[in-house]
Amino acid sequence: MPGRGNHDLSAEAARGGLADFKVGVDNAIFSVDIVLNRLLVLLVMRNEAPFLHQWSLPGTLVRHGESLEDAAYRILAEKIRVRNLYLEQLYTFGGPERDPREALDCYGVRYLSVSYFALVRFAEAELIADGVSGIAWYPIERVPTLAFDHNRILEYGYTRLRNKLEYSPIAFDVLPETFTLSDLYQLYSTVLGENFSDYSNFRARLLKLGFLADIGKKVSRGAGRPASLYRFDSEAFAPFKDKPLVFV
Amino acid sequence: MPGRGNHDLSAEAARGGLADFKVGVDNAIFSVDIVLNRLLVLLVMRNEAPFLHQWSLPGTLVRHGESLEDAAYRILAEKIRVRNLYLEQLYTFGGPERDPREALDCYGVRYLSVSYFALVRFAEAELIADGVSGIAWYPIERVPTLAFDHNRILEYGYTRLRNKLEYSPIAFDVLPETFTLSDLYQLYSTVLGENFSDYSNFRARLLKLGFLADIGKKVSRGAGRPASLYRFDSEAFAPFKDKPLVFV
DNA sequence: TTTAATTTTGGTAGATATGACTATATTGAG
DNA sequence: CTCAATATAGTCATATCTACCAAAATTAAA
Repeated sequence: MPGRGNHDLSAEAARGGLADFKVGVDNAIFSVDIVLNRLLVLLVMRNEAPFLHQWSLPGTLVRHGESLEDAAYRILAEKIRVRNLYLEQLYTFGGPERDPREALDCYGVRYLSVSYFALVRFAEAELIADGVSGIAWYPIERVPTLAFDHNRILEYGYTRLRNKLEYSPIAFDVLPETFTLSDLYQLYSTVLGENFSDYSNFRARLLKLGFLADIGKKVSRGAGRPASLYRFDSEAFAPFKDKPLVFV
Repeated sequence: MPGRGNHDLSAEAARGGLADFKVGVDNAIFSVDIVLNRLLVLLVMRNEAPFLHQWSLPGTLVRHGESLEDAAYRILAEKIRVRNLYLEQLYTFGGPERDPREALDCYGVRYLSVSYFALVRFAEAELIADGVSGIAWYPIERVPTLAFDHNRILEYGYTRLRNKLEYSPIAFDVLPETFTLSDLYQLYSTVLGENFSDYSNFRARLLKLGFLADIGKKVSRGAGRPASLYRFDSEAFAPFKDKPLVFV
């Protein structure tokens, strides 16, 4: 396999040639409305071709000197004001013909999408409707057909969210500093479905693990017995850090 | 922040401008030598700048009309002849300054690496020493300093391999059609370490799951009682397909 | 040929975890 | 005060994990 150094373009072209890429970052941004028990995903309406006026995941093209993660954070910062979040890279979609812009000039530029997955704290997330023709939190089950291959990206992100929630402490990145066990259960059952675990067993299991610290205060929210407030003790969590983590 | 719609290029450039990318695919190709109990990774010696004569993961730049996965398979096919393997996308590394070639022309092209992780059947993997100045299976614990950020990619792939092995049936992609429970245990303990499980318990657990079919034959290899031969029953495995799968 | 070593196989018993379910405590509302 | 709502704290049968142990079937050595 020669080339790829002092390559001359005509020889490259004869073998197919190296593709030039624009690299986009698209974010599957999730949020959980604990009050209404809904899992939400952030969609924006495109205001340019292709897919003009269609809903899509918020995305951007990567700029000079900008890392992929920088770009992912920039998208977030442009769309919502939020202080607490979890973000990680999801997958890279890069087949030819995934973006109709590629067809415009033959053997021209390719578009590649590095997708990121984010979970943000719903209560403090303020949408910025700025320069887009629409922006909205969509309940996951009511997401329409999206631009490009974004439905596929979203599907991938949704799977990751469920898996990640079960096996790593991302929930505590989007819960307030102190929270009740009900809050925690609401979050889990909204994402994973009611039948992932009985509330009582969920409580017992989480408490036994020992990284939820009772801060000694209680809150009363409407009727019922007041709930104890807990905080996530990251030091006590440390032993679990290198636990089961797998990939689809 | 607006933009990315009707953007004019001068304005983009003022804010940094869009980067142009070459996209490379780098493979972390693993193999397990069951006889010598070693986990191996495939390295090639670079025969061009940058990092001339340094070991690296096998990689290539993506060509016109070629999907990322196509490129990953092409790398594999160029380096080893193998019929049975498992391959999946790993992670995309794309920070600026990860490739010294970027520095050559200021604000020029960026190099992005989409990494893939592969596991191949050692017994049938035939290396192709063709057009490279070196190619070798390295025991994972003796890997030297590699070109670019390839040590980091490899580390990432190694983690993925261990997690994936525990929670999905990739082992059966690199075992022969029929195998003994010892073969299976050797594979697991070589990758995960001896102390991941007692042999007897490993046996019991795997057999109870019910997707290992005893084909009724036995093999005797040296001393000791002959072992039963099993095959992986993918139909019986189906119910486990959507089981715990998480991500680092 | 007898004995020992090796390897596969098939367990057991105790601890631990899981899942369905029940009971008690503390509050707000009427 | 009583009741509905909610948080908390269990029980108990069952499944699973873990650390062992012993028999069976073969080869290697004495």
